[in-house]
Amino acid sequence: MGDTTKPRPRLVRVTSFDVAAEAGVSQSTVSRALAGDPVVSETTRLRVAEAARKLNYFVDENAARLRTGRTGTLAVVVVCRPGEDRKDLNPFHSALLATLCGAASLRGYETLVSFQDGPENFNGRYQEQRKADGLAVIGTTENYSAWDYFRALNNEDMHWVCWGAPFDDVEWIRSDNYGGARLATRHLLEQGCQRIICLGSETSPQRQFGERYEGYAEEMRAAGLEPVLIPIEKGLAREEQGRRAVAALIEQGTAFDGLFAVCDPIALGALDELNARGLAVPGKVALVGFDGIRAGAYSAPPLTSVEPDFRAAGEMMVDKLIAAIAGEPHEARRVPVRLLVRESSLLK
Amino acid sequence: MGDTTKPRPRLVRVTSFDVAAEAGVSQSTVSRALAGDPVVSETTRLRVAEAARKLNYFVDENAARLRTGRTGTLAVVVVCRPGEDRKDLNPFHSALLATLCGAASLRGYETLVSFQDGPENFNGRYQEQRKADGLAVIGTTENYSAWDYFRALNNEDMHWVCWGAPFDDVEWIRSDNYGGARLATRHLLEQGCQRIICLGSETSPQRQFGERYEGYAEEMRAAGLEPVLIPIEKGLAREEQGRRAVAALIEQGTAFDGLFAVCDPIALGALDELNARGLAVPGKVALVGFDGIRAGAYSAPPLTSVEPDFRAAGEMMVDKLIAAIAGEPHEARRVPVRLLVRESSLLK
DNA sequence: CCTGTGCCATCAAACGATTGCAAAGCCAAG
DNA sequence: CTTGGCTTTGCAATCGTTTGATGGCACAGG
Repeated sequence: MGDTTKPRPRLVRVTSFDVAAEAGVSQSTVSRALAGDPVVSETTRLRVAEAARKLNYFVDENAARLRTGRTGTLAVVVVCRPGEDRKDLNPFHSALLATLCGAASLRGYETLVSFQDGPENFNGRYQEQRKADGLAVIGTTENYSAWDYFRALNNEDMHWVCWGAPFDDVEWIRSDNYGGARLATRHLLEQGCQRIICLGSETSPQRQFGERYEGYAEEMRAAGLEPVLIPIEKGLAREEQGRRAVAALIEQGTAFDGLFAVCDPIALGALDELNARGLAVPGKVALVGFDGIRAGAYSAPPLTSVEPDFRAAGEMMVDKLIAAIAGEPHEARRVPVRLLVRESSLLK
Repeated sequence: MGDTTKPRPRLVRVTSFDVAAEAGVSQSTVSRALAGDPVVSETTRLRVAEAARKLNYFVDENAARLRTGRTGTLAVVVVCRPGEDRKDLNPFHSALLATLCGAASLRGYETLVSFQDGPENFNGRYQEQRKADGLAVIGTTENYSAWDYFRALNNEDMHWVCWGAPFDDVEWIRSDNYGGARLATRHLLEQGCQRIICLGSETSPQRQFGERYEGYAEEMRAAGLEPVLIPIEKGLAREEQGRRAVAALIEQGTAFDGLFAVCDPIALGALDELNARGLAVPGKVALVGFDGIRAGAYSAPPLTSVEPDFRAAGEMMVDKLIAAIAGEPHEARRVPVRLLVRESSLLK
């Protein structure tokens, strides 16, 4: 709890008793009036509100929480890749974080945000400590075992939701990966591509990449073409994975005129490698990524990508969490996506 | 406070009394033992810890906070441009947010994060409601009056720090704007540029841009050259400001071979416009930005920029806040910067 | 044998709200 | 005038800690 040495020099603190005295009512009436309880009359409510304003009174949330057992707070944990520099946080995750906080705020919840670097110092005991009513986990699952801790939170008293779906037995929200991948692949086909390669994997930790590959493969087969996967190497930064995949592809001599990368950082790495090797994008190769991150707008050429509805993503996670807290069912799981056509895919 | 309807179905809650019974000591001893109070003997401490673990006990932070008046929490407010899409949060701010949360966590503090879109629904009464011990404000000051609310928080009981410095009478942390701008300008000079133009303003809301212009101007004069400022237009997105500034510059016919943009998004917009007009970067024009955002690594060519030490930025803000809470002085204000040389400035 | 001194552990009083229940006030009906 | 019902307010218990004051115990010194 931060500074544990000296007790914070507590000056006068205005309590509901002071407000009660000022307004000429009892303390319990103050509480009810300020909480908007319809049992107090309009006239006293106004008198109380006026007194509270005059005394600059605010409810002590700790006392209220202690009494009610509710915190009005959601904890958000962003799982980082171990050793990752904080400023290089995956832009998809930082965008999601922002929409998550916004959605929570709109529904009257605060957000307690933390980052989890590795398995040590587990940041997830928010509900046990009564700091939050629920927990949303976003971020990577690569090389990281603390997900098991979160997973262990599954019991009747705990509420948590995650982005992606590392396991079967958890509540999750994720993009319409399958549909988005089909969209991307069809777009490449419509651009006239004949040999489209997928850079990714069939079995990513959160299975999102796998779903994207599936969508791609399905759409290819529907067009009578053979899907081809160039697997990314584990444990590298995404950009590097993209570069290596392109290098591998070229070195193995497979002809190609279209690339579908399962996420934007991989696409950007691939783009870099293609540029370095003099393969013009989109002149000779059309390229599409996935996630719609902001940096894609600045690349040369700007990157076509499948963009999830970020706002919906934040809202769905928060709504699912609130439903869980209230003990109600909540079915929505898939965030809608759209194709964000920029230049990298416009084969001429 | 979120759901106010039904009281959360409270199952059994393990309290310190239960732990006391299990360990065969009094409740107050449990409290002291778990708090690490040196007055309890090592043997009882162990017995208590074991009992707590066995019963899966965790301290109810609300009760603790109510009692102590300390929350161990810092509130962080990110001020957005009104109407700005959350996913397009300025990457500098999202990087700063992440380092801020990380630094707080390392010092034992939680972070309560919120976003402030406009002047309505002011998100700053954290200390009054005892939800946090201090407040860090980052983000833009453009078109936004709620800063006055934060400013009004200046009194002996409130603690807050902001990034930048919209006003004189507040505690702030900011980059070494002056030094960074000199660094950037000197670098352009060393590349052989003779006519370096600054895209920015002399009087930005947080004065950061002003300081950057000063540094540029000073370095120019030191080299016997005349500083030239192309002012950005207010109220536009940064990229657009960059594009327009370049357009204005070209249309007014001033010759130039180097550009110093006071922030990266402006630089990226400028780069876009230069590319569109066939002015090769860095072939004909060398370009340097400021802030070291991630997207700069993906632009074509990658953007040279002045990068603040993000980690230090987060740490300094948190340390200043913690010092304020403890009533101690804290002098540090300037975050060191370094020149991140990429290709956009390497005039050949 | 009494007293002083450490050391540990306990007692009990806060902290400041929410909320079930009782009671007061008021008015109309009997 | 009494009674009953309705609305509004007050009383007091409660949430689960932290922490100052107090007390018991053992041991050493006088």
